[in-house]
Amino acid sequence: MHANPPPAAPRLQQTNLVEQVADYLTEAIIARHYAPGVRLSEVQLSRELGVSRAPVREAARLLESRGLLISRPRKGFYVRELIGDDLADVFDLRLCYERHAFELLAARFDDAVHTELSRQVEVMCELAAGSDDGRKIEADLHFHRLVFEMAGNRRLLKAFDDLSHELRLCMALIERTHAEPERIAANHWPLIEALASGKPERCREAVDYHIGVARDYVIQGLGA
Amino acid sequence: MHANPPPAAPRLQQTNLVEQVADYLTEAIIARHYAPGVRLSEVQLSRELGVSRAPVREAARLLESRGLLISRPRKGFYVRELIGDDLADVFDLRLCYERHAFELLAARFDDAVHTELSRQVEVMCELAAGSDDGRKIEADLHFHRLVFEMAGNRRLLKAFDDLSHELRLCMALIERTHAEPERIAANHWPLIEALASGKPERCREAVDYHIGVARDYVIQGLGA
DNA sequence: CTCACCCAAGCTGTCGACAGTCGGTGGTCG
DNA sequence: CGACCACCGACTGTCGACAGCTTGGGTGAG
Repeated sequence: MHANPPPAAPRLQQTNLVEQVADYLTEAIIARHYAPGVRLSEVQLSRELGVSRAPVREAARLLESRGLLISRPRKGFYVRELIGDDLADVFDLRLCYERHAFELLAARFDDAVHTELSRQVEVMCELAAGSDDGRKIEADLHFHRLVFEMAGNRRLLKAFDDLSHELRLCMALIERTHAEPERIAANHWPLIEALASGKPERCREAVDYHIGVARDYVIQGLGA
Repeated sequence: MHANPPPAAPRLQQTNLVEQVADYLTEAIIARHYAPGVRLSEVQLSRELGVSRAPVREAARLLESRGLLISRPRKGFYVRELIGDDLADVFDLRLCYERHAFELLAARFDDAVHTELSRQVEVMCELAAGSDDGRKIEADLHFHRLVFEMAGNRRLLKAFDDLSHELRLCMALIERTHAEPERIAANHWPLIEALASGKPERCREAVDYHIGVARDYVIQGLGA
């Protein structure tokens, strides 16, 4: 059932079990402790986590809505596997989101936005020297999340948050993540400059290039 | 608890209870049998439907992921109410989706696509004479769903399907739906023509106009 | 009359258990 | 020797029940 022995699964406590189980499962799937395509047994999971099946089922439904699990009736839940055009589709949808967010943000760009985004890129540059790939990915995603936050459309932000789980899954699938972290971090400066220019078409070009690089990197990383 | 007495809630049978409860709740919310903002009691719902609370809870989680319910820990589920910029945000996200779908479809437009879309608009024109507003809305949404289907990005299609539940909620909120159904149906011809032209900017203009009209219609209909 | 506190009712979060079903296994028959 | 069938174990779908929390009303003091 497991690709590796499951990670530390200590007894969860008290209430909010659904959220805790969901967090645990999310982490475990992103960390590939559960291989793509494998079936997750509710009873086994509930035993391992020391909880009943009800919270496990609800957490699994949550993960399903986030695209990390797939349920087949009377069969159970399976870890989402990205096959065929799935990767391209995910990054194409991301492109759709980012284009819109940058267009919105460009229309309301000011010094505060500039400061906020610049600070985050600096954080990324600092992290680039370290060895914690997970943090680099999170910082990268956080930069983009900031853009969506400040773009002003909450529904769009929620859509991006949903997609980000799948993005994490995509990035977790490639072996070496962030091979050239300094360059990747620095690649975010042109996005800020494009925003500052106030020209929509320049934003679009910068976004298309930026997301295209990320997409090609992941798709090539999988050899797909 | 109810705005109106709840609709016919006959005993559901056998398995797939989650899906049945979800369908029932979706219909009931769209039909405004449950007013926006009201709290849905799990026990009361399970009594009315003659099922236990487990399927109700899972169905509610599903509806939450679709934006029709909102859960507050230890408080329960509340019917989503669209307040503030919610309507504008939803339609702005829809614009984001449609722009992308039309751009994708324009690149692979052919006679088959032309035939399929034209047939659907004809269906809409026929329905326009009738009095079933629900069907008109469904036919309208189905036209757009066809565009997403044929655009070729399954993830984008899933995102639109998720959003479509919220769109139905938006349209259900305005009193008079589809005041001029003939004109609204006919308004889809320019979209097909724009696709056929193969010019991305013309597609974008047509989509922006089309979605803008829909947005203004709903937002004005609410007097928001 | 007002306000704070207390209590009870109802609800959510969680649990263990039962029934129906699915997949695999072993045996049997052609 | 291969194919079909019956049995069996495991699992999902569903249910009823219990504990802790939340809420609203009632009561008493100030």
